[in-house]
Amino acid sequence: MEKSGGSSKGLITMRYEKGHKEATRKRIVAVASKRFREDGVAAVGIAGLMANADLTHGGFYSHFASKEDLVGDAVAEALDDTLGVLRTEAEQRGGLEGIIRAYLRPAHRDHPGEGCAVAALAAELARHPAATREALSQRLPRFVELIAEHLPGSDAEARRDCAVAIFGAMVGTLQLARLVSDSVESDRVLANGAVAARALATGCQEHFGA
Amino acid sequence: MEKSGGSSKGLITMRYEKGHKEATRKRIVAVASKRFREDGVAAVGIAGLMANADLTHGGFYSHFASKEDLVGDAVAEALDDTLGVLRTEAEQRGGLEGIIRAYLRPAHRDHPGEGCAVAALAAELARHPAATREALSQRLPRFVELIAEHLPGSDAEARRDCAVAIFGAMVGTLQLARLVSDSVESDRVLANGAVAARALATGCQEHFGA
DNA sequence: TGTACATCAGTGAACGCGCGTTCACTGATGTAC
DNA sequence: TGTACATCAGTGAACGCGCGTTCACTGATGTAC
Repeated sequence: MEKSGGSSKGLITMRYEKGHKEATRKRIVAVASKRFREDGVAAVGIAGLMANADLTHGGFYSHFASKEDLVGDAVAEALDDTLGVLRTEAEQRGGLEGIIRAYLRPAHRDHPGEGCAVAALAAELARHPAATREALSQRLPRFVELIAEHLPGSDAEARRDCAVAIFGAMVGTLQLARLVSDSVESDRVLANGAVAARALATGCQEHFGA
Repeated sequence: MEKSGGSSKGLITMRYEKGHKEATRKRIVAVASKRFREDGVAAVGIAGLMANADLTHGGFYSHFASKEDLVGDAVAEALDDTLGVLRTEAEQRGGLEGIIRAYLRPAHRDHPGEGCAVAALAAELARHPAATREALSQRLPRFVELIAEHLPGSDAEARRDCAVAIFGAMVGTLQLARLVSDSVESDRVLANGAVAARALATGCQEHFGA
């Protein structure tokens, strides 16, 4: 993939090489995905977003039909990223324990832009159109399944129910930790959430079994 | 407190009776408290808010220094209301069980405007100025204490830690329930959250004790 | 008793601003002849 | 080889709109003389 040079075949010195537009689109989505999680969807404007991607705002609508259209894509990417991270943590570290530590670690609290979109945007997305929420609706079960896979016991339904509760507990705990300004206290909120998640996992069949 | 009549002493036929302005202010705060929880702070404008309170927008700044000023008051009122409701539920019904049922009931999920401001606004408020978050910071410990009061065991610190985890679990569960569009599934999310909260309460000393 | 004035909650026009969105344009390309 | 043209990602001025905020004003009151 030469950057510049001769003009044989014309592809190398093309102003926009093949796949350029798709790459630009992905760059916009990546920037949006981060900024929406950091500042909320409503607080992020198209012009600023495009500037973050080293573009001017006018070109936005050759990539997306509307801001709402971008929101769906950005949320989808954010959730897929988080799912990937959690899956990796579960595989490389100790199963559910890896997920819990990754989700409730102080770095996740401190960098919402790289973190879980559910914790960052749940309440706001609940007020967006159904078409936008679809990106989230499709992926919520994957979070639940990922957790359920690593729960003990033979009753799959109990594992699923327990996984929902654990995920809810982690989401709420992370949000509480972000609201507490004192860092020592906030760390403790995270630690308590982790203890709770482990306790729920251990008692999965006992509490959620039929 | 006559509404109209003679003019002896002049107070009765005053255009604005004593306490009128304070009553108007309270009306604005009450409307804001509800609408912020329903639609988010960013999505609610001053003009619409004042119209909801049967006023025109111009008078807003004789009551509040800024929109941000109102946000603090509205959040404080919302939290105090919710604290009062949960306290009553705990006293009149069965302690923690009353709190869990009140917090995770479908009506709470379906009417965020009358519900917990933490669940409705946590992520958004985390991005507001520290002065605004102060209203929330002061009240979070009261939620924790209220729950801790109704937990079993002699270790007060364990009860506090457990209460934080239970509150986080309830907040996150309510938000997940609001994201799930299918009502049967959403009801199940709430039920699972309640099971989890009870399980955490029962194992309070075991899991959070020193 | 009657007139002039201070008070003050609420009104509504107006302010600058940033939003999402549109559109005529730019300029570097490959293709046609 | 040289000229004319189509393509198209990205540009930037402009659109109407609603935002938070300001301010001169209204009108009903109580008070002063």
